[in-house]
Amino acid sequence: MITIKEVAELAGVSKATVSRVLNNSGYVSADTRKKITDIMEMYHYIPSAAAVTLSRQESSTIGIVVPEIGNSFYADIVHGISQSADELNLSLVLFDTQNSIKKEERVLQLLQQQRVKGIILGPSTDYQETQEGRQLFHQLKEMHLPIVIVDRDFPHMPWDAVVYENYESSFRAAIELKKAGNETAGILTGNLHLKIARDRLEGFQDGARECGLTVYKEHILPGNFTIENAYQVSKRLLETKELPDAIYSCNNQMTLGFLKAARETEIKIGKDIAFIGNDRIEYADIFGVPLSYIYRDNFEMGQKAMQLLEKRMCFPHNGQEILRIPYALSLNGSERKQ
Amino acid sequence: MITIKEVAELAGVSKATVSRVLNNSGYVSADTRKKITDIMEMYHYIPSAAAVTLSRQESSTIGIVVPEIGNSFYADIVHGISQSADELNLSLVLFDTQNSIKKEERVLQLLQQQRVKGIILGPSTDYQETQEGRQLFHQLKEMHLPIVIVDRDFPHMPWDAVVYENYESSFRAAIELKKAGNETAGILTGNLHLKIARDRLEGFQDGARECGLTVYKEHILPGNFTIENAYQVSKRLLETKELPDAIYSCNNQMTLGFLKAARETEIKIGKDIAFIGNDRIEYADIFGVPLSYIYRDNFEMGQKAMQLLEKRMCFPHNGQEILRIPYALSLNGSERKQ
DNA sequence: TTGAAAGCGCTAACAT
DNA sequence: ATGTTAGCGCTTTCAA
Repeated sequence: MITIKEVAELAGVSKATVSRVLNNSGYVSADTRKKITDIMEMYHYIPSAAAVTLSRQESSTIGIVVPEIGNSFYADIVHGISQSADELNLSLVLFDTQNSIKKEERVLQLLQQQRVKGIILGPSTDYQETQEGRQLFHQLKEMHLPIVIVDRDFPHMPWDAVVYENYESSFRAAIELKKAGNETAGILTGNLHLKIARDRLEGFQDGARECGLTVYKEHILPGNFTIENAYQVSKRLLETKELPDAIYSCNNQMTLGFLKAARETEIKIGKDIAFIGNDRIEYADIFGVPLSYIYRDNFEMGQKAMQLLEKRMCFPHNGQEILRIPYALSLNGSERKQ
Repeated sequence: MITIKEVAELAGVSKATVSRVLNNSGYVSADTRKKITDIMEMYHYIPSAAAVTLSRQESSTIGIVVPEIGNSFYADIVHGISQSADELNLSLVLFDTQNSIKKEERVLQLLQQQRVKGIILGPSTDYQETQEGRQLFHQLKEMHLPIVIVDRDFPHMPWDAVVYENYESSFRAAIELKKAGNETAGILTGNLHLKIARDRLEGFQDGARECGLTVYKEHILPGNFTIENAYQVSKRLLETKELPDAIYSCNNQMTLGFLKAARETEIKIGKDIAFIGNDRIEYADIFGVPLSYIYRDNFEMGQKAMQLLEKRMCFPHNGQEILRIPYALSLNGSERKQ
C-alpha cells in the first residue's frame, strides 16, 4: 500500500503539497494538482485513517452501542443512524452489549480507545437501578464526549436523548379504549425498572382515570418486554375468564406474546376483547389480526439520534436536549363487537 | 487525555517500559509494573487505537457491509458476527449500502482507509450481472484483503463464503410436497439475478422431476425476495383458481407476501393449498398459520462467517473455503386436508 | 505556490 | 530489566 511519502516522491513534490490536494486546503497550482491526482489514481493511493486521526487528533467515526442488534427494534434504529451517518460522512463502530452491563462497560472502554467523536447509546438498563449501573453512569459522565441516549429517559439523566412520547401515547390509548365503549381495561406493562415502561403505565392509568376507564390491579400484568413473558402472563389472565373489556400492550414483542396466548385460549381480539398494541406490528395486515396500535417509528428515532449527536458535536456546550418522537394511532379493533 | 509519554514520566520510566506492561510483553519487574498500572488507573490512561494501528501497521477491526441492516435477515447475521467478533476481540465497522452498488463501492474505499483486517460482505447483487458489478468485482479482488461473502455464491467467486444449502433444501421441499400427496406445485422464486435464487429454483425443479411432482411453467412465479412483490404475484395466481396443489416459497419475506394474498383471497393454507416456506417464520405459531418451512439459521451464518474470516486472517493462502450451513425441516401443512 | 520539519501516540529492534 | 531511538503516515506551522 503506497503512502503519502511515495506519492510525493513520484510526483516530485513534498508531502505537504500532497496533503494539500488531499484535503484541498491551501494553494496548489492546477498543474501540480493534476500531476499528484494522476499518481494517486495510478497507484491506487488510499490515505490511512489511523494516521489522519493521530495527526489531527480527532477521528470521524462515532460509536453505536445497542443491547441486541438482532432485535428489530434496534436494527431499525441502527438503520436510521446509518443513513444519517452516511449523509454526514461518518463511519460507525458498532457494539452489541448482549444486554449485559458488564459488556457495556467494556465496550465504552473500546470506544474511548478509538477516540470516537461521539456515541449513540442504547443502555441495557436504567443506570439508577443497580450498583453496576450507577458505576457505569459515572464512568460515562467522565468520558466528556458527546453522547446521545436512545429510548431511555431515567431521572437526572444528563445527556441528550431521543425518546418516544410514552406517557402521552399511553394516556391516549386509555382514552381511545373508553371512547370505543370499553368500561374496564388491563395493561401488559414493560419492565418497570425502566422509566419508559413506568411512563407508559402511568400514562395509561392517568388516562383511564381521566375518562373513567376502570383498571383493576389484577389486570396490571407485570411484563418485561419479551414475547415469552407476555405470553405467560396473558395466558394466565385469559384463562381466568375474569377478563377486562380491553387490553393495552406496551410494546411489539409483548403484543406477539399476547396474540399467541389469545389464539391458544380461543379468545378473539375485537370480539371477546378489545386491544391496542404498541410499536409497529408489521404482520398485522398480513395475518389479518384486527389490531389497533400506537405506531412508533424506530428508523426515525435513529435518524434523529444521529442528527442530534452531530449537532452536539458541533456545539458541545449548549444545554441538554431531549427529543420526543411523536406517535401515530391506527385504530382497528379497540372496541369489542357484540 | 493522558498519553503514554506522560505515564512514563509520572512513573519515572521510559515509554518502552510502559508499552511493555500495556501489552505485557518482555520483562518488567513486579515493582515497576505495579507503579505503572497505578499511574494508569489514577489518571485513567487509555491507549489510542489509532496510534497502535499506525505503529503496528495493522488494526484489530473488521468491516461489515450489508445491503440493509433494517432487514431482520441481516440484523440476525450481524448479531452472529458481533458475538463471534466479541470473542475474538475484534471491533466492527458497519456499513449499510442501502442496496446500492454505488454505495458498496464507496464503502469499500472507506474500509481500506480504515485498514481493516478483513471484511464480511453481503453483496447487494451478484457481481456478474451488471457492468458496475463486474467493476466492483475487480476492485474487490485488488484489495488483497481477507474477505468472506455471506449468502451469495455466484460463479467464479474467488472468496471464502458462507451460504445455505439452497439447492439441496429446495430439492427436499419438492420431495416432501410430493410425499404429502400433492401432484402439482408452484414456486415463488427469488430474484433470479442471484445464483442463490436460481439454485433454489433448480433444486426444486430437479426434486420435482425426481419424484414426479408436476411444476407448470405458469406456476413458476417471478419473485424478488420482497413482501410486496410476492403479494402481487401470489394474488394474481390465487385469483385464477387454476391453483397448483402446493406452493413453495423461496424466502421469509415472500412467504409473508403469499400469506397476505392467501388471506385476502380466502384461500386456506393446509386446506385449499399445501405450503412450504423458507427461513424462519417467527410468528407462525403466534398467529397460528399452519406452516411448513425450511429453517435457516442466520445467526449461525453470522457466527460462521466471522470464524471463517478469522481463520483466513491467520492463514491467508490456504485455498478458498465455502461453508454451507445445513437446513432443518419443520413439516406442518405440506399436505392439503380434504 | 511550495517545502522543511516537528509532532500526533504508540511499537519494536537494539543497546545496555 | 530498562532505556534509546527510529519509525508508522499523516497534518500543520513557518519559512521561503
